[in-house]
Amino acid sequence: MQQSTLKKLSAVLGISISTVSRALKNHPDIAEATKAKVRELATAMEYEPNHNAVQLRTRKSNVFGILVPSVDNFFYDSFIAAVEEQARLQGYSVLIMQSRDQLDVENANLHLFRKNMVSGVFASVSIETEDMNAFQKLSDQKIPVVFFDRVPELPGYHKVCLSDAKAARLAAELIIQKKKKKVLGLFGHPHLSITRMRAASFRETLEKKAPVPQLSIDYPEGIDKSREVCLAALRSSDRPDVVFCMGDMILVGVMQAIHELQLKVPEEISVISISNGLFPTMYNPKITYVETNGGKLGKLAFSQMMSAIRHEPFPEISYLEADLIEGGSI
Amino acid sequence: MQQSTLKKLSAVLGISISTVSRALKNHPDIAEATKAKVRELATAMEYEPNHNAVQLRTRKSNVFGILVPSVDNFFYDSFIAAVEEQARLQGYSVLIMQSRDQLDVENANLHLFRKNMVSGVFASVSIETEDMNAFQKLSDQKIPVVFFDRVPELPGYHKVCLSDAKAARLAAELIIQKKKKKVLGLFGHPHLSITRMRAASFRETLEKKAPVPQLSIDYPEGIDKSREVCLAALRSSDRPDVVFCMGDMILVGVMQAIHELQLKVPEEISVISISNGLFPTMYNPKITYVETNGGKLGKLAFSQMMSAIRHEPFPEISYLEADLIEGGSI
DNA sequence: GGTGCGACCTATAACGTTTGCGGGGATAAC
DNA sequence: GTTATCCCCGCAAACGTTATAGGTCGCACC
Repeated sequence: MQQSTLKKLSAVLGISISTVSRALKNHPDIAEATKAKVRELATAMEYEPNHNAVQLRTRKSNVFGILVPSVDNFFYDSFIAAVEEQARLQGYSVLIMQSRDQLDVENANLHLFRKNMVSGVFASVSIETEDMNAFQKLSDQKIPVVFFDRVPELPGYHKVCLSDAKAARLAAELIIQKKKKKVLGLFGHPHLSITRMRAASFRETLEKKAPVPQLSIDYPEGIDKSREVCLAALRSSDRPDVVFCMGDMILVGVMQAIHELQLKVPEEISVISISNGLFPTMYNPKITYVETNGGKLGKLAFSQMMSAIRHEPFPEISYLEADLIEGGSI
Repeated sequence: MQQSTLKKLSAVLGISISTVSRALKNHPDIAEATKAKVRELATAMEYEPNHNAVQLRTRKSNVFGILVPSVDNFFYDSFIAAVEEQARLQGYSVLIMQSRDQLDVENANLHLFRKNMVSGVFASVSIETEDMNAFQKLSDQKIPVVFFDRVPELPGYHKVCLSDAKAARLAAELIIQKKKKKVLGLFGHPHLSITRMRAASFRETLEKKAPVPQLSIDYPEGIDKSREVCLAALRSSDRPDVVFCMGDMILVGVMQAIHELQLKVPEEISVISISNGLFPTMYNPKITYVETNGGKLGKLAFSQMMSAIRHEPFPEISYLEADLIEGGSI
């Protein structure tokens, strides 16, 4: 047995295709009696409208695109999971693409989104992204775009962000409060606004409020690089007494370095991180961190998207609050 | 400017739509000169065939469905990432759905796959899955299904698996070799074949080869449950001298328990795990584990899928080798 | 000058929907 | 009995492709 179609339903009932179509859409032109009959048969024959035909006809797809640098990452995962769930509840599907932080892949993906006529796009831009042309094309086609996490710094785009400045500030303030003297701050790729905002806020807080802030900052990439940078710092003559990690992967590298040197946390070295939640709880003692919750961000982004689709007004930027979760690492 | 279509191209060139269509497909009926002109204009006007129209016409979609219990999980992530990448290289897209281990959601998702006329489905079944009817429906529609990780135990389905038996055996053998006396084995949901195979092989290896195997087995679910179970065992009068963890989440729970009791690894308690790779390296000392690589499994699954699509013969089950990665935890 | 053939192109009918418009029949109004 | 008014419903044309089944032309052949 093949898919059942409007045509087949209409043949069985002896009424026209258009009547069947309208009946299923609860069109006022159709008599209640016929609607009932149609609906009954439709469920009996397991009728499902053909997506492609509908989209071809109506030129809209009920599919959202999500563009992330990489999908194997706790933060993006929880974001995606949240969006996907919300979307499903509202009858949408989700198309996930990875830019792998390469501009050409990113553009190819955005192109695919256009081709598939997605109803909207959630995007976290790649490291290489310089201009917004590719995204602009989407907007030109009235496809709403909501940026998250890694967002463009220009105005005119909708974005949902962790409050990066606040997250970094919270960490810095705790460092001050704990009277740490020499700080090593490790951040991600300096090209990303998220990095710049966190770094700026972190530095500013320390420099303004701390009595004797000795701060060095680096931008390692990935676990291994973070491990090396941290190892070098910890081996130097006057090693830092606290390390701040901008994200989970950096934290993992830092902890590997600390383990390698068999340093005691927090007695010999303190650690504080920004994280999505799981990793800091894996260490002993648990790492004190500022939480950035991908799932919550996903829900926020989705609600913004729905506002955009319904043409309701909503703020250009929304922030998600940041909370400090105390472990025992500082 | 809207999408350019065959019709527009044909209008500009003054030739018929069908000629344009065939020219772009390199049909032998079309003169080389015309082909050249058409191709030129097509790239100039950025022509892209309309997905929906093509699919409506040809009844195939070039989209693969991936069904996993949950997307925020390192193992599935790397699997998905691998499949997605391969798919993209071959001009396919990927539709990802989460069953959240609920049967109704799983069925709804499979239904969506059918509706979207996916070219194939990769599936890791949910805990609740009892029968294969929903999957059978796909096969009936000639949609190939490749199961991975959590696979049905019945014959007649294509599946790619980690060699679960071997992975568990490797761990058990190391335990024997290290002359451990009292073993605590922690496994996942007993309803899943992956769990049963690992547990059976683990138990069998220990019982057959070990001189004095004292083995207790439990099936905790999630981090917290694992932590509790492990905590209870470690507090008992004759505590185990080694804990085996079937997966990453169990490992995290176990390590939390060990940290809580401030036990020294491996002096006071040994740990060994099956893992996708990252987590065991986060501890100090690093955890010894048998590697199960989601990325490799993804590639394997994809190649099986392509064979199925091309109607090439391929084995019903393929296994991915398991390797022991030594840490210092046993 | 038919006939046949190859090379090239077009017309047309689908695929399954949605939708503007028009029409038939019944009832009410005059 | 004619006209207006509703309420239902059907016709047919799209949406952008692909595929089948023709054309049309020029040229060679006996």
